Amino acid sequence: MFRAAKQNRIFQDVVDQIEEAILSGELQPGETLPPERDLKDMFQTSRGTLREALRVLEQKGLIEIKLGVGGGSVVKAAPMEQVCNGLDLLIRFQKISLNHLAEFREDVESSVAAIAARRAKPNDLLRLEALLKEAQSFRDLGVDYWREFVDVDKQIHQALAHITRNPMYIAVHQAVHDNIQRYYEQFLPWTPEMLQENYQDLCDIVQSVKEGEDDRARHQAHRHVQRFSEYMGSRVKT
Amino acid sequence: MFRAAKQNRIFQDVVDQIEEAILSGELQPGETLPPERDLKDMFQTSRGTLREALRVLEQKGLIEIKLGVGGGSVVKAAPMEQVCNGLDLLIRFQKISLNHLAEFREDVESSVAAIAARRAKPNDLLRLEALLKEAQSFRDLGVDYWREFVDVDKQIHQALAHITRNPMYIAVHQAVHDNIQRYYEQFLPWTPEMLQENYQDLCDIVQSVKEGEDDRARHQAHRHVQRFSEYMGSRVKT
DNA sequence: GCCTTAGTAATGGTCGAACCATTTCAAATC
DNA sequence: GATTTGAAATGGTTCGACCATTACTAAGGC
Repeated sequence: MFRAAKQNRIFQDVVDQIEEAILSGELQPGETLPPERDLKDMFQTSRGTLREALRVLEQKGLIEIKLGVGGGSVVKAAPMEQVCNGLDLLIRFQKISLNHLAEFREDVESSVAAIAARRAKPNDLLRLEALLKEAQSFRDLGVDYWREFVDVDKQIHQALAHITRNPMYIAVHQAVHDNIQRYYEQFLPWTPEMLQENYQDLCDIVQSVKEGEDDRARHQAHRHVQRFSEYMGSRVKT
Repeated sequence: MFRAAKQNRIFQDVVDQIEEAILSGELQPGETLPPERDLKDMFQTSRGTLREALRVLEQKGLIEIKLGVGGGSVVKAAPMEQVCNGLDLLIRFQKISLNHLAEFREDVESSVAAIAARRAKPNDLLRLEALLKEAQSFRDLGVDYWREFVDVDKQIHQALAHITRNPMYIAVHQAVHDNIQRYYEQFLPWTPEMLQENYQDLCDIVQSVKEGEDDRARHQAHRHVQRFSEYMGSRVKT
């Protein structure tokens, strides 16, 4: 299954081989690798070195290590969180400010909305309208339910990303959204007016998508996200 | 300096403590951590466990481990590459098609050009014009120098990304560009006409940036990238 | 017969001590 | 003064043992 390891840094060679096996599809997501004690024999290395390699793969988001009987290194579906983690680190390292992230998000959401308007199929529209109805009910319940409202809002944006059928947008959108939402929840004080405004925004966007008006959807999404940024603007340092 | 480690996964606790020390500025970039044999005592753990923690931090891009006397774990400046690595992994893992990537790139480059048009300073314009002059000379040298031309093209796009002063765009742009360029070099047969077309595109974009015409820059960049996609379109499967 | 419980084995997590490989630096030698 | 050589520091690797968690199974009690 694997050839013996070499190089100065043996664990790196092990990482490369397993990564290659995963990326090439030789190892399918969900599959479990042999136990450490067997792997160490296959690679003809020590358990410590092998474990360093597994640690790296785990950090890369390619495998998940589970304890106990039947545990082991399970190949994960998609290393999406790696991008999220990377962004998170950059933000905390203060290499990226919220304003930077918000600006980027404005463009991503705009593009997503525009593409969605061009590609939405009947099924997609049904899904969007169902989510819209949900949002409406949470809006009617008032600010006490702003968490639920925000969650639906997130689902609508996610749905739009999926309508593009472009994994690149889905992934980038999710990474940005997850990282920025954390701050929104922390700082934003919701008012009934904001709830109403945002609900109206979502209605407008969905309407434009329904009518295939890509440019209108683009501008509406841009304004929608920009509104969020402005809410935050007065509360967060540049 | 550090407190003793606990938790189920001790190495994770070590990772968290060191990461916290770095992100809080307690450990400055360039600083060298104590040798493994000392750290292991500080954390009251074994060297193997400590090394697993260092492997994770290294993979996260927070430290760099150097060999030999005076070596050790050096705190790195910025884990920017992590976002690139993450995207890179995602692209290879999810087998994102060239068309998906190209579509995404069209929007990124468009946004970058538009923002650059709004933010470019005199210094930036000088840099762009110098690069443009370089591109012109390689164009005049003919198709034998397409590699050099493509390299300048890349530098111009990178320069535009930097003009946005938004690290998000810089990182995403670089990740996308690196991944897509691999295909271009592999498939594209360059002709003098293409060289000329692309040079003209670049001139137009720079001109728009110079005049602060963000919308025009956006559309020109979009068409520029789209042209590449079309070149590829007849050669790569959807 | 079914549920609970205790035990057992598989598997990752940790430990400690030793040795190897690389690098730096200083002392010895020419 | 330049070169060589060797010692020490430091990360890289190995081995063997033991601990902790988990899933499964068999024993026991109702």
